[in-house]
Amino acid sequence: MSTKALRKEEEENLLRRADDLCRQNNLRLTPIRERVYRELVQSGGPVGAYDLVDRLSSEKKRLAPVTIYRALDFLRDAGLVHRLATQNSYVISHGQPDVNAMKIMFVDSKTGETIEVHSTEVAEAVKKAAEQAGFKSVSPFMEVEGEIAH
Amino acid sequence: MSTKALRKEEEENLLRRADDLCRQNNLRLTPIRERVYRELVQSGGPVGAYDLVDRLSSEKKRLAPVTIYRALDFLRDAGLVHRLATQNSYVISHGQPDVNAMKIMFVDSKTGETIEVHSTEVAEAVKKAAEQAGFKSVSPFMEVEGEIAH
DNA sequence: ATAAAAAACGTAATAACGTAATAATATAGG
DNA sequence: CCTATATTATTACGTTATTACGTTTTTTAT
Repeated sequence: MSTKALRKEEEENLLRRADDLCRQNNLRLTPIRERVYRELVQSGGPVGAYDLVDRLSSEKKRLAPVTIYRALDFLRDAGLVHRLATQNSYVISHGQPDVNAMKIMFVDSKTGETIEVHSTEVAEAVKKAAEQAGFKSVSPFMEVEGEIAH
Repeated sequence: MSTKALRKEEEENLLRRADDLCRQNNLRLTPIRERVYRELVQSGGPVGAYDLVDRLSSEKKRLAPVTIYRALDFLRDAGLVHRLATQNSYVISHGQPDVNAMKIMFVDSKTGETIEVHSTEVAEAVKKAAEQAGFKSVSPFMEVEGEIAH
């Protein structure tokens, strides 16, 4: 089987999972939201909001930024997409929902390429540090810049 | 001694340390750069770039955004200031230069208040996760959102 | 000392990112 | 069907950050 076909399959898997997740939580994966999600899946990496505007706009119909931002907000709330603040961009979250793990997005400082890793060890260490800082709850997402070993 | 005096003293400490650091590394802490740094120290928390523009502008002379951004870039490169990507703002780095520690900026999701904690434990756990991800080097700064326990 | 090179700064314009306000449309529940 | 609510469209506006280019200041080397 070709890698292209494999990727296509993986794509469909993600879409199906997203669909299931929304169904189970009574969330509505409307056409626009699904198109945004699909575009992120297909891109295979972080994409900026205005990039999404361009990619999802046709000649006839240009989407407004706010439309994309709303879709992104929805997808983020659903836990399907993660915002990379350092890059002003958005990526698919490859998360099997392990509540105890920290979802770390490693971002290559040069290329912007990302790799997601889940770690309960980091989660625990961060939690401990948070207590020191007087923080009670802590986001399960974090972003770390670095350099890919090529 | 009043808390105000204490703060003033702390302020001068930071300024002196910044001065020393620059001297030792052949970096030039020019007037503008020092004013930006001092303003951040005095504010006691994160400040936006355009806020800095306002605060450092007089009626006679309005500074251009780019002037502030340049000063911030310098201060960031020197390790004196950290950018909070999630907040589009900038804060003093309270770092005794412990190379082995991760400098974690906890950011209160509601108020934007920040607390900096250094942790070698987190550094190690993140390093391990980074290896899994195929990352060779990793930024010693990270930003974690959460909620302050009030 | 002085010329050449490099770093810092000023000014203006503009790009990139994000939100507010308002109206129209679709969807779910009674 | 009808009403309440969620979603989408459109326009305008606000904030954040960068680019381009010329001038001044500082450093380096002769």
